[in-house]
Amino acid sequence: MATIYEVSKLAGVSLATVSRVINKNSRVSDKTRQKVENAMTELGYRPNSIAQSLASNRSNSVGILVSELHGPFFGQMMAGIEAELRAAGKHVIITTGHSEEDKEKEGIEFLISRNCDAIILHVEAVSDDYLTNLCEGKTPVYLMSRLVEGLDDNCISLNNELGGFLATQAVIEQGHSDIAYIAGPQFKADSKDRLAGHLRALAEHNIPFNESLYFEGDFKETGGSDGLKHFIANKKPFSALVCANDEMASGSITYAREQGLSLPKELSIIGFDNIIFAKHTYPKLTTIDNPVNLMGHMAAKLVLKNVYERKNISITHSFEPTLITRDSIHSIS
Amino acid sequence: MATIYEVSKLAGVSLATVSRVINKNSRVSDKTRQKVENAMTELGYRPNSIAQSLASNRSNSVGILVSELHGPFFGQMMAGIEAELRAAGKHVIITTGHSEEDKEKEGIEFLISRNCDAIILHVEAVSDDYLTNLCEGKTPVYLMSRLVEGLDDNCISLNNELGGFLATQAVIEQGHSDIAYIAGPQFKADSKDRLAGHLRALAEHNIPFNESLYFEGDFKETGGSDGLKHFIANKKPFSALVCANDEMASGSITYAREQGLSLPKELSIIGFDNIIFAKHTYPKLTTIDNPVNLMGHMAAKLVLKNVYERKNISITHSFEPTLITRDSIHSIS
DNA sequence: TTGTAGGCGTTATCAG
DNA sequence: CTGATAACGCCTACAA
Repeated sequence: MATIYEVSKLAGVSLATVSRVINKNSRVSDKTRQKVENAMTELGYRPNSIAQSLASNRSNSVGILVSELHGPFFGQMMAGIEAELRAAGKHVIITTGHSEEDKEKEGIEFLISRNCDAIILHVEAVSDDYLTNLCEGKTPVYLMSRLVEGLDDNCISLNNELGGFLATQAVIEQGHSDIAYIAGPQFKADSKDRLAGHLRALAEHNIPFNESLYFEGDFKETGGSDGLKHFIANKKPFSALVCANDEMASGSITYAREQGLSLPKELSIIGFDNIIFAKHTYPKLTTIDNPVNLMGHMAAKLVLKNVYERKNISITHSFEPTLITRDSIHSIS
Repeated sequence: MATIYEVSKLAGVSLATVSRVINKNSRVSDKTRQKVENAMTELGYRPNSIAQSLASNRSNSVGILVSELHGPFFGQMMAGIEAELRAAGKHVIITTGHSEEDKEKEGIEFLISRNCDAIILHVEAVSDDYLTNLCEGKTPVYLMSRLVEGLDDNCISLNNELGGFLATQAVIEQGHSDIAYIAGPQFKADSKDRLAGHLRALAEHNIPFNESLYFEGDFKETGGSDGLKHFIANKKPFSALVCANDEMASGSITYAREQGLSLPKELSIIGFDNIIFAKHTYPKLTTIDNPVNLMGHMAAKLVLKNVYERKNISITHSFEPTLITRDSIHSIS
């Protein structure tokens, strides 16, 4: 591979000048610029990004930590981030935390040791204190789908409480009052907030919360089936089921059908996230839209603005969920 | 951040010695090793990976190009690759090609210019010739889910022809002989091979191929619904529908239901890939398992073995699909 | 086993 | 506007 040195020799200029035309910032006369550019194409020169990084103390890479690489939720998120960053010539280094504290920390260490210019995290197991402390470090840290007090400017989050409220309200408005709820793991902030929204909707409609219609799931299909099984075993009647995410809703739909329930007539179900498959369940799942893809774009814009000093980018830190009405809620007016 | 120089000073040894203990290869006496390690922890030293890369001409990063970051298929694939590589201390740089020739080429250029030690590609639009030529280059190239003649050693592929055969055979064995087929985009090698398998199954059972029961879809839900709509409009009767992937199968299930068909009684459907959601459609989708996650692991092992010179790794280049029987095929014996 | 010194390919700070 | 030249932090013969 040709180096900057060979280019400078062929063009008959100094290293510094070549560097200048590469980086387009400082002024170079048109004539010399031409000479240099000709030399570059002639040699098929391509800057060595590693050397650039070392000298400039910029790796032009941003680290991303997600819980899982698979799964519709993270896919959308990564797609948003990558598209935005890639267009800016930055690249993404992706790793996983599997929602476990140790692995999340290890992943973060890994990204930092990789000299990322910034890291975007979707962490669930790690504490707020840890994150606050992490933000003191040299590497800028941005948080997805999580709002940590005092770090507001580094967070891109969804109003999960509102989403939780909307979901339960949607079901109440169709006449339901015996409402079961399958929550996500309560160590996750999202899950807690969604539950809080559920409780508020209940309260605002004077429906008492019933412990036996509550189940903590795992955000996966199994959580949905286990939860529904639990409720059915409980014998306490209910006509609607609110799930804290679509995967669990899907799991409970499958299980409900295995139990011979006719959906949505005998059981109304609502999910959360609006993952791509939600419109292909049967009945089509009514759910709460979670604009993760947009949020991914926004997180990327945030680092573009703060870390790479792009101007004229306006940032939205908080996103609002919306109700997506499909066929899985039965009206019992 | 502390540098190797400061460590060497604190430990009272030379730069070279510190470097040696970092890289664990060449021999260092236990005593000096201790001194150095103490100094490192005392300073909280962490090697600068950029500088290491520049000096050693190794970036310890491998580039991955997938069509999309979202989607169950690529998720599983990336998860496999990342898990394996991460465990080896390597990191992955991920970018997308969107199944378009220009974007795929651009993505590849991007990864190469990032000094990846190797790249793992899942490309669909780019030609075999281009790939053959690419492999002449300095950066080692590995191909996922694609078999290019002459590049066999760099490919990890699925026997798609067999898969296509298995799918159609499964349906034939249940007594079907009027079989519609929704193919994937025929510029993709996978799609072609799956179709070839379908044709072979038909031929082996003396079922003539009927042009009006063939439709080329897009591998997405819309392909499934569009295809089924097309067949229904055609009026040519059929009792089974073979889809070249699960997304299309899912789309056609949804559309079938919208048309009031009772599944699987009035229409048997089989998919391909066994994506995670396949078991949550209704009826549960019978499909062909595509071990992408395993294949991802294997691709990573291949680069570990060839590029990072790990020994004792045995490689399987070709994977076999298997039939996953669920509930979407009705027997009309 | 350990140390010395040159180099990896750029950027950046000075002069000129 | 252009050219020397010193970093950047580490690796690796080559010597000792």
